[in-house]
Amino acid sequence: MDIAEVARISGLPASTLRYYEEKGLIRSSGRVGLRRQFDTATLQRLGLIALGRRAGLSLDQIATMFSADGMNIDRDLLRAQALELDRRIQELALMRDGLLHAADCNAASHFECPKFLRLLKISTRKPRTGRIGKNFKNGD
Amino acid sequence: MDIAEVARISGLPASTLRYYEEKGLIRSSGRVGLRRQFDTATLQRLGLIALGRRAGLSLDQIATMFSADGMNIDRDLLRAQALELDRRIQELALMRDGLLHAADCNAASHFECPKFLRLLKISTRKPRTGRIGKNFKNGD
DNA sequence: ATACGAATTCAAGTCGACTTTAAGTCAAGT
DNA sequence: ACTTGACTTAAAGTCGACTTGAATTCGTAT
Repeated sequence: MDIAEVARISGLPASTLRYYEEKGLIRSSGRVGLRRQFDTATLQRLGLIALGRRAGLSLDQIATMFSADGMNIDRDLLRAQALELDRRIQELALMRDGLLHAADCNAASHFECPKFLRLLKISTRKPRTGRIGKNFKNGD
Repeated sequence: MDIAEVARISGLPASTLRYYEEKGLIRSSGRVGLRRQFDTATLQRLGLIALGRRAGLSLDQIATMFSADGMNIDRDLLRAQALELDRRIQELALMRDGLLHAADCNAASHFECPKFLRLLKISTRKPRTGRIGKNFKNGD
């Protein structure tokens, strides 16, 4: 498969695939002339990368989840990431409820509503270590 | 209150407060010489901004949620954001389950497991309009 | 009145994940 | 053989949210 086909199937631009290769997230199986060739495992790998990205992991974090040998995955790290993600989910749920409450609460100012104030307190707490999701665009 | 005190209480660096003012997210009540003075409402406003940021809104989105007059909030926008956030939560929950499954599934390759493959399909779908959370650091 | 530390402005730098551009290479079709 | 269009590289640019640096201005304590 050449880069164009991987791009077509995965929906990612060729530039991104080259960038991922540069970062060590995928590998080309060889070249025909200068042109990279990929095998189908790359598509699965890209799926996994997409999964990680959507879960809010950075490319570097995803890279460390692939163990050196190729297709295996660091299971402990995976579990840790799932836990981290779960914490984030709990937090977002709180935010969602807070936003909904703020939309419906008919106190003239939200700052008179104890529910809302409690929420503000939570949102003012420093975020935990690490970044959260980044850089998703709509590329339709 | 001068900028140093707002910084101390909110935990935000003065540079960020100036940046927020420049973006129109907060306002200083006046100056003493060159120095900005803030009132306590600013602290609440900063809480609201933190809330929005944690919910994954951009500064621009947050800015539009404050209506022109000052302390009121666009309730429809709030509801819309809550819905968007809820969609994101559903998605993240799926990702979390996927990560956990990937960690525990003992198929040598995850790509033989139908559960996992279904998840990959989902994560490969293009993200919806708009960005998701960004740029949270741990500034302890 | 003078020094000092804190605040100010404006421009430029940073970070991650890409994208874009310019200039060059090459496989394949005619 | 020659053209063409897809591919290549390296470097630079983009975006959002800040941060940093340099030069400057002031309020306050002495």
